[in-house]
Amino acid sequence: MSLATDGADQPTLYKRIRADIEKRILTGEWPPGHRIPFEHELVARYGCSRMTVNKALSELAQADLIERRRRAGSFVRRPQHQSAVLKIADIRAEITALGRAYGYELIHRKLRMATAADRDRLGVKKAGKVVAIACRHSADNVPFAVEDRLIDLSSVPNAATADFSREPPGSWLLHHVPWTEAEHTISAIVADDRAAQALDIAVGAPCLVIDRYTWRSTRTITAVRLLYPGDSHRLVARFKGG
Amino acid sequence: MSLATDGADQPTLYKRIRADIEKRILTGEWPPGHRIPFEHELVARYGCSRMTVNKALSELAQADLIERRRRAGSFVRRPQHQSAVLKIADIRAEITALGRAYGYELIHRKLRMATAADRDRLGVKKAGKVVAIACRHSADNVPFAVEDRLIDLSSVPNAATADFSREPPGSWLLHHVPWTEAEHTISAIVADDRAAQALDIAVGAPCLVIDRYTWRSTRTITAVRLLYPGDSHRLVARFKGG
DNA sequence: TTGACTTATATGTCTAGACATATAATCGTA
DNA sequence: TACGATTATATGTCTAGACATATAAGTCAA
Repeated sequence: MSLATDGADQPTLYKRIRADIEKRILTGEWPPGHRIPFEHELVARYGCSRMTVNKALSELAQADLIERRRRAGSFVRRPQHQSAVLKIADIRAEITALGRAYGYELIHRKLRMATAADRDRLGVKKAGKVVAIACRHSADNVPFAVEDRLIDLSSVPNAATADFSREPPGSWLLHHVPWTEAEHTISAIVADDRAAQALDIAVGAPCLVIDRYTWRSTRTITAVRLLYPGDSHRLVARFKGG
Repeated sequence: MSLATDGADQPTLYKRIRADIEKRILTGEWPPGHRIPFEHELVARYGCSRMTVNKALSELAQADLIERRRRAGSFVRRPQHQSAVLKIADIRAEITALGRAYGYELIHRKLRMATAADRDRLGVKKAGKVVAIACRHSADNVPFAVEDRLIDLSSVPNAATADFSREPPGSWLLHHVPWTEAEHTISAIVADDRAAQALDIAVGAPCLVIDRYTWRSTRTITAVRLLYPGDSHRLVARFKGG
């Protein structure tokens, strides 16, 4: 009776523990400051030795996802460096992490057969149904970003019935659909009338545009364009290199 | 006979092992590709158990300083696994990779004692010499980006005599100074008179701004601000996730 | 109430083993 | 010589303990 008595060909145990915790952090289920279970609790939950749990937590600490304090426990860190956009695909979690009040507003939602433009945007060939969503995120009641999203229903059928009037599609997807790869394209534009009104900024003000495509294996899941006020928003990304 | 029988109040053993190896890598004593001692050799050298050595090496692997290969050993990594966004670390390489003709023009170079503003920008306290550089990169004779850079000479003394009229400072640094960490801040602005003229775009056109700070261990190496035409330049970053 | 002392506890580090697994190297064969 | 099978070996993961240490929390006296 050691580790791999279950049928599935899971990754190793400590990686599974790490991934479990990481997921809860990245989805915002365990927000910054949250105390994650003690090592001995995880030992009991996963039925392994303390060293295994310790290895998982140590790696999370090395990655700056959690902070460990003797006698107190381990706590989810505020993602101070990691770019919210580059690592966390959830704006709600991003705003919450900044300690600000998150606001969400669905502007538009439509279920339709993919148009040629939709297929082009998603990078798929076959026609199928898609959900098109426009919404707005705000922090402390100030517009934070507007989102324009397309979800491929052939990859994510459940999205057809999800209630995006209450939950932002990014958060919903993160909770319901595991992704394996994402590509971000960052550019700058000046606000046109529509953008200016949506973000409550002046026409001609600079905006950051982030286009993100997300896949699971080779299937496109979603394509989203996020528009941020460029002078009040910054993407910060910190890397280690050699 | 456990661990702390020596007089000095050293950090823990695995940290010492890790620091020893890290030092040899960062100083270039063990160049990229070099095979570092096998675990059992380090066990013998440090007189500890394999798990202790393994912990040190695992952390170095997690930090991407070394690569571990079963049966073969552990090897110093080449310093260019950059996370996509970092490809802009060398604009010359970026433009060349696009199959376009690279052009470089030194606008300004000055060696001076660090002003208060310089120290602030570099995040250092002590006064020392710096090199301030302004230059322009072009692709197929079209302005591609303007660069405004500060190099800390106390970290990189050689930069004082480097010929930046021929080689772009980014390329020079990449070849001469190993870095351990970099932080990028991306924002959007609209072009003012000066920027518009330098980039040959209209006043009021959107620009991407990338501020990058680079360290080796805790020493600041350089701070650079890059200004790109926002509508013609895009940053692309691709990630793997779960 | 406040400050000093004590205690309980979660993490930090370490050991001396074990078996798993990928793969470089070797050997044998067509 | 070329290729397929075998073997040796370094890393990957894990265990069931141990003692160290920082510190939150509780205790008690001024």
